[in-house]
Amino acid sequence: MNRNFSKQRETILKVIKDAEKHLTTDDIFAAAKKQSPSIGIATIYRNLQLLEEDKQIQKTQLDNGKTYYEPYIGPHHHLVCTKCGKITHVTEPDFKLCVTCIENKNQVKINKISTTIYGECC
Amino acid sequence: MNRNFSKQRETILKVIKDAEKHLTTDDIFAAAKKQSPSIGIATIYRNLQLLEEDKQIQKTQLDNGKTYYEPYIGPHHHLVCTKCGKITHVTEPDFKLCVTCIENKNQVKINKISTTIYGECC
DNA sequence: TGTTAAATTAATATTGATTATCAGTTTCGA
DNA sequence: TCGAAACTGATAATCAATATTAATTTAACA
Repeated sequence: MNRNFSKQRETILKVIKDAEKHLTTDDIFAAAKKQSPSIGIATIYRNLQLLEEDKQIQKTQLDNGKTYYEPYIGPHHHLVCTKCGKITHVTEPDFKLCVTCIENKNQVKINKISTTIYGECC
Repeated sequence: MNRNFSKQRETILKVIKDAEKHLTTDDIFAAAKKQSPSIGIATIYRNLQLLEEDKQIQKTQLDNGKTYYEPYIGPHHHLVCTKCGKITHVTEPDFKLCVTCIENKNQVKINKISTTIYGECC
């Protein structure tokens, strides 16, 4: 599908790029409303999908069921504080797994690895 | 809360223990209905919680939002086929991360690590 | 064994997040 | 500028999970 330029989509993208933390759908809805007061929730969901397809933003669904969005930065993993809820990133080399070991042993072609680490940071 | 013996709870536990794969809530509801045709969905959810508290079963919420149950075996990780949906387990040493590295660098006390690996097995 | 309070049940209403539908509006290339 | 495709906001529909409630079952104990 070809994209048209839409003010609402730009607003949503800006909200996510300007945020210094992971945002929920509600966070995005609230922030977008300040720019476009008449924006509807359906427009939020629709554009989050489109922006994700275009690799402009990235969706993270933690295993507690909550969904967060952040600007696209490629594959990485999350560390979530179970007390204050703060979400930070975990990168190599702290996190390491033998992809080829798993591929060989299980006869699979791995295409995505998703890890969430829970702990207390405060 | 003290537990009473309940036929329904035993049925649900048996369903999960007898299954040779990860079950969704609907799978469990359907299977339990064969034993106790009058069982309600609320009873399923309530007992899944209780059985999980008692460490008799284990809940896995994949990052696509789907929830699965299996008999309790302690911490482990999952490999999901994106084609056939088959779920298998991934164990050390194929999967390894430096818990203390992450703890020191981020000043956290880690209490849970959840990883889902996606690939094609067929 | 009979009584009784606590635990459990099935049915149903409610919630919360997300998706589908739809009629009207906007965008943009020919 | 015209028209098809993309997009919008409102709202209905869906889906998983939780809360409520009145009736039933369990098990401790008199």
